[in-house]
Amino acid sequence: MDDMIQTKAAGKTGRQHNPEATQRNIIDVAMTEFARNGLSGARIDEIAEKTKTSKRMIYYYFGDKEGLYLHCLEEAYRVVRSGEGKLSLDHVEPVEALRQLVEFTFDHHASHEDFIRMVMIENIHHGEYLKKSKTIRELNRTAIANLEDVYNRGVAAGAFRSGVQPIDLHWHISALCFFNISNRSAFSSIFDVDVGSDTAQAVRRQQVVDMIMRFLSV
Amino acid sequence: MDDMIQTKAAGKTGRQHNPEATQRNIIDVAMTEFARNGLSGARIDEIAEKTKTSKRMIYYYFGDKEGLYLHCLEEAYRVVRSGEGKLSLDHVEPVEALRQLVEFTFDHHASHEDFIRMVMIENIHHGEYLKKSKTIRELNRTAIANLEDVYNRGVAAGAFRSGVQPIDLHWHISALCFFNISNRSAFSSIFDVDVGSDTAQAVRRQQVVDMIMRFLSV
Amino acid sequence: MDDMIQTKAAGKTGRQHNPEATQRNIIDVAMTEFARNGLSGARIDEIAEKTKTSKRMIYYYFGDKEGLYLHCLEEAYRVVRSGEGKLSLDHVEPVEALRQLVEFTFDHHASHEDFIRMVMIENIHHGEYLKKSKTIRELNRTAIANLEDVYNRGVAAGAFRSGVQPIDLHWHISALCFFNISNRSAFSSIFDVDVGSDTAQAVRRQQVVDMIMRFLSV
Amino acid sequence: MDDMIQTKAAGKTGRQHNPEATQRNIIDVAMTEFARNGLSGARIDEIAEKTKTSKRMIYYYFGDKEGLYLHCLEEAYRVVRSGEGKLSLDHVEPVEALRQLVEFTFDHHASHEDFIRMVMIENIHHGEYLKKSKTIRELNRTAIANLEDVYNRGVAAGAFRSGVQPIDLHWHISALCFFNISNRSAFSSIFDVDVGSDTAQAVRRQQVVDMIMRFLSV
DNA sequence: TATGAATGAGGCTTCATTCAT
DNA sequence: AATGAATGAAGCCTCATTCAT
Repeated sequence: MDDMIQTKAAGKTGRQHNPEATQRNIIDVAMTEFARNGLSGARIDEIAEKTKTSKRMIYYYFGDKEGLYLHCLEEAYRVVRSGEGKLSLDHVEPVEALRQLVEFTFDHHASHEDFIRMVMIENIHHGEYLKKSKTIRELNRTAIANLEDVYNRGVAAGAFRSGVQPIDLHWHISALCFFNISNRSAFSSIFDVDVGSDTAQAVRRQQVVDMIMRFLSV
Repeated sequence: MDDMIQTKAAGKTGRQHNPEATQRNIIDVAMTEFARNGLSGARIDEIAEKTKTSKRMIYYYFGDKEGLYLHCLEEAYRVVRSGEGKLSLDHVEPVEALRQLVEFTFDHHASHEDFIRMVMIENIHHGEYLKKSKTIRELNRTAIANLEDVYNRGVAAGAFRSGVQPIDLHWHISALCFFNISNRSAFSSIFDVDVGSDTAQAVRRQQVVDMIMRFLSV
Repeated sequence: MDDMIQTKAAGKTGRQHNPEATQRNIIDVAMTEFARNGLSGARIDEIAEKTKTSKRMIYYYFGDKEGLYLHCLEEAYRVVRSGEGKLSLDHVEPVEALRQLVEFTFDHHASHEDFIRMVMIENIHHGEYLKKSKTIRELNRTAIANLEDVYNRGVAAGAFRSGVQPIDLHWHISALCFFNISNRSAFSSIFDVDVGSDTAQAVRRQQVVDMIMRFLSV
Repeated sequence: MDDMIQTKAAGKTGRQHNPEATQRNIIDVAMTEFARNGLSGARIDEIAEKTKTSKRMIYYYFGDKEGLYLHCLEEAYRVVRSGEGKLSLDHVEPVEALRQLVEFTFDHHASHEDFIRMVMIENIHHGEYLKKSKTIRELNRTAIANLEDVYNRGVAAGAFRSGVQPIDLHWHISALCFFNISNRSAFSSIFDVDVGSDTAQAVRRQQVVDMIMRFLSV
């Protein structure tokens, strides 16, 4: 309740006395900027300007640019992984479950472009900030559990071939869904086709599901 | 006579009057720096220092930082596409040809990490520099021809199912081979596994080939 | 109290937190440099060095070299026009008033060489910065009012011939007073005479007044 | 005759073997650039590019940028003074002669804007290059002779008042005719009027003549 | 908690000029 | 007489960060 009042009071008035809201606002803005421009490309000044607060607060809460970036990275993973957690496949039969999982992953990536771009940027930086974050590693520890369960049930039911490591399976699904977003610009620029249109995406989605299903079929 | 030779070779020290060598040297160095640090992350000063020539010559030949970057990007595509051109599959039967093509692509990407990173960086920049380059679009115009031929022959022979667009097939092969390099760091950081080891790569390679073959099987 | 004054004045050493003083100091220094060397001839580094503050602050307050130049130009006009405002001729009879006005203009130009030089520089730049400045156009809007009043009163009194546009009259006065400063160097260099000596200036001043009076006499 | 052949051969073909033509071409281009952009504003590279020859030749013939500028300055004076020499007033009666001389000066300045701008630039540089040029001083030595003759004849005929120094008279005529071109941009920018229109110029011309005539009338 | 002023280091780029052929 | 390649010095500007209040 106290919480509600706080939240309400923090709304539109100039001076924020709600640290969490301030931090969240900073992270939101910074995420967009980092995702758009990369770590070295993003400008603290520009981030501060688009914020409801001032530059000083960024340093107050996050120490420096890298600290802010790391927090954005963590937030990106938190949002995405928490979204994934909502997918419940426990009572769905394996083949159908896998299809749903792949479709979900495809859609989920497509609707979280900022996350994709943050990961791209991390890859440019050789994953050095990911390595620093215990938070992120913990977030991912359970990410494969779902998939592993579905796969094992499918193998037991004779629907999937055995011998595939869940992490490899995860890898392939990721590759197809991630690349779909990450390399869209370059692909479009080079081949002069719009790979992002609704119909093109529908075809791609079907193919990706198809590919994974065939990959596991006996 | 010694003199003549010296003169022709332009000497080993002092002023070099070999524009092509100078430009190539600059591009080589710059490519490494851009691939490592991105467009905004790379430093002209550092590039110049690692060069056999001076900072001034970078501007003399390439105008500005973006001009240099664009030339590197073009060079990266030129090298990779010219490497691909050496793969001759005309007289190989379709199934075997496709396997070779996928394996080649997998290996080629793995051995051209700088190219992969340049494309990643371009994607961060929304492909805006690729769009500017007529050269690159021309280089890619024929990139799919090989694949299309193999696929069509396979369909004709009853070895592949019909109805797949060559560009989509290219897309999937690219996704799997590209992601293998581009997302290695993040994957390793997150799951604490070494996805780059020889054995891991051998497995992955086999799986990628397998996946594409199954995707096309009737 | 001494302390209070000190605090208010922000102290003499270390970080000054007196934005107006900082800006004024920069403008003062920059004006001198621009007036002496022109827009492209002036050096930001040199301006900064002669300032109590740093090069960075120039950019903080004025954006870039052109912004600084524009502010100097505006300041030059502000100073000169405000000086002119102090000349009150309302209760002086027209002929005497005109003489005073011309003499004042002659002296005022002579004592504001930096202003003259800034206008010369602007003319070299085709007046493009003047065009940009709303401030300056507003400052000049009332510059002719005084003159117009005197002239009209003189015509009404039968002391001046009618049919001369105030702006043309202003033009001629300006020409004679402006040229006196602006072209002194070239004139001296060419004819090897010192046109700036006190006696030479006294003669010139008398002639200029004479010329304008005769120009308007019936 | 040899000369004629040379001249003819030097025409449009790439390689010029006509030093004088090359130098003239350089001076023509440089004059325009200096007049437009000032000494520090003009770019040797740009001048060279607009030339039929190369940058090296500029240094070959003129030593350095300042040398080139000085030659342009001298050329500007040479052209203008030689134009003035064509005005012959020996057999015209003094009042009419003075009118013609003023009108000619007014028109001559108006049609030699580059000259005006070169003088403006020199004034910005405190006439230091003019001082260096013996050529220019010699060119000007006779510039006042014409005027002096007319004035003296007028005084002798009782048409002009006595007591005016020819150099002062020259000064006033110059002021009015020079300012008409030199300060046109600033005047237009400030007062938002087109002082360069044909009708405006006709009025101004008449007024300038009028002013000088009245100044000398008994 | 919050802010505008201030900073030093370093970034990109341009200039007039010279060299080797 | 002519040229393209090369250069060092110096120019303008931007960055992440900190201070004083």
